[in-house]
Amino acid sequence: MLNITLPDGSVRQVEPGTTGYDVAASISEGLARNALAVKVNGEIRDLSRPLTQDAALEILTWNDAGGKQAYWHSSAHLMAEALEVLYPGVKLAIGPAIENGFYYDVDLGEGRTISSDDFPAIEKKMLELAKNKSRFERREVPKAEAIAYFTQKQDPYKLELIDGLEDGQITFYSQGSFTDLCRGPHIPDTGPIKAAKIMNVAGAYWRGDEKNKQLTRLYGITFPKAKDLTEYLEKLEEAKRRDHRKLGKELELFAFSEKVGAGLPLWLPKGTALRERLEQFLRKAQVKAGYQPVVTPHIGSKELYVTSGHYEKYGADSFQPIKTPNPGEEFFLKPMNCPHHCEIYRTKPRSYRDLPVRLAEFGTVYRYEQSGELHGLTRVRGFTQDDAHIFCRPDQVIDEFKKVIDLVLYVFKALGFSEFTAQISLRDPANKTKYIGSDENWAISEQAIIQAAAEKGLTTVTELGEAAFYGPKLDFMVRDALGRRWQLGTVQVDYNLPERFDLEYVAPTIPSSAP
RNA sequence: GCCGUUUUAGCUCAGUGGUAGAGCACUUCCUUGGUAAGGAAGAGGUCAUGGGUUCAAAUCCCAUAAAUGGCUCCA
Repeated sequence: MLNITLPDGSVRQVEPGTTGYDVAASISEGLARNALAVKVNGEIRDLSRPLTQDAALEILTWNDAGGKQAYWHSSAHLMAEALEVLYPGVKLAIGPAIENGFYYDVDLGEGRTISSDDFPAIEKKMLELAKNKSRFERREVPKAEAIAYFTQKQDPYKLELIDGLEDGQITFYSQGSFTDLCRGPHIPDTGPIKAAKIMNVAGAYWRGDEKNKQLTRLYGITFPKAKDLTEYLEKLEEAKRRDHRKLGKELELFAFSEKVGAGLPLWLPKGTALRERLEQFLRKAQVKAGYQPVVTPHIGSKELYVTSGHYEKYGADSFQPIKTPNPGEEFFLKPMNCPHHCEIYRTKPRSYRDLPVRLAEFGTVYRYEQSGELHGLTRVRGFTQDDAHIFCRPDQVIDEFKKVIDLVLYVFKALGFSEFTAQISLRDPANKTKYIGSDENWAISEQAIIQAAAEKGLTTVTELGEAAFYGPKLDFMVRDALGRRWQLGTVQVDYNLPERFDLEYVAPTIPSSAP
């Protein structure tokens, strides 16, 4: 007999081979009816998978994130099935569940496109197929057979995926006449999918690499009740009404002009009043926290950025230098304030007693963001950072870092940002060439951030490969009205700039707090 | 930068080959003691820009720009 521990702590004894569904049914008929998947020792699985050992078990329904995940992932398969019917020969890449719904990346083949006019037909076909209540059948497949299947189906994307999988780890899922390479898990059958909406279509690179072929990504969402879909769509409409771009125009806060240039906002009188009020509030908080306000120019000589390393990293992809009547003299619009602040630090000898030196500036910076990236006021080519640099001794790093976290949290609270994610952004250990600086300093910096965040009791997520090229960060991510995530604050540790700028007293450290 | 979509009056949009339309806003006048009030008249548009096809283009084609949904990027 197996011991199955339920979320309430009770333990049930079941025969090996009992499925998650059996357990749900033994608890209540309603639970069995609503069960979508099961979580076994933290891993989400099909309800139909037999239990083989003692486990902590949780029945997942629509009310669980994991249940929705299985449901939407299954919906992605359903959409793929509909696409195969409507667009014969379509090649499928990947189709995961996402926060709100799912998507599937597909290759329609030369000359074929999908537009929003085609959505209703796809939705209709999905619901039609869902009504069959086709079971999602899981099957373990030997690698050779998997290759044979997709070779016959002429699906290069699945073959590439299989190539990266180990024999014995490959599973297929089938529902109706549709079979897909898939790790799962899935809901028992397509029956619970009662409402479907294709949300939009967009391009997406195969495997997220812009050198690869661009596929068609179809976003969709499904619900167990038609009413849920209606409510979801209403919520989206409501969010659109709160979009800062719409409000900015209606309330006359800011505007853009093609003549001024893309991504270069014009602050209108009302917006400026708002902005100045915010600056006053922030400045007050900074002064109280021991920061000294400074002001630096909007441009800096090329030398400055060669020294900082930004020229090498971004020089070619950013605004190009400003020339002067003096041959060879070049200035850059400043893309960040750090180098300027380093030079302020250098203006006089610093005693260890002077540290930490905290410099703060509302520094306007200019970055040549890719044209496709511009977005309202959240991604622009000219913007003002609430930026500060702290020059401190190694033994002060953790403490200073914690103080910056306090300041960020204070500001977030005052401004009503109650929902945010603290993200520890570390370097990608598999791709060290993207970064500068020694392994040792990276290790120290990363450890400092992890420790400081832990000591402040922050709930964090850790992302590899999200660090800046010169150092790890603690990023504060917030959501806009449309649910999109943006980095609003960032605290960074940088051992490189002090070395590059020969800053003395002892190797200082620079965290920075950006907008 | 890449893929898709969009760009018509101040705003939100309709108009799909034959000399520009609506609602709101605006101007003037009238009505009305009341908080998105009613009526009348009126002004406002190189239909993003530049080419092309055509007897004729807002409408079809190409290029450019900007916006937008994603992707990639984000010092």
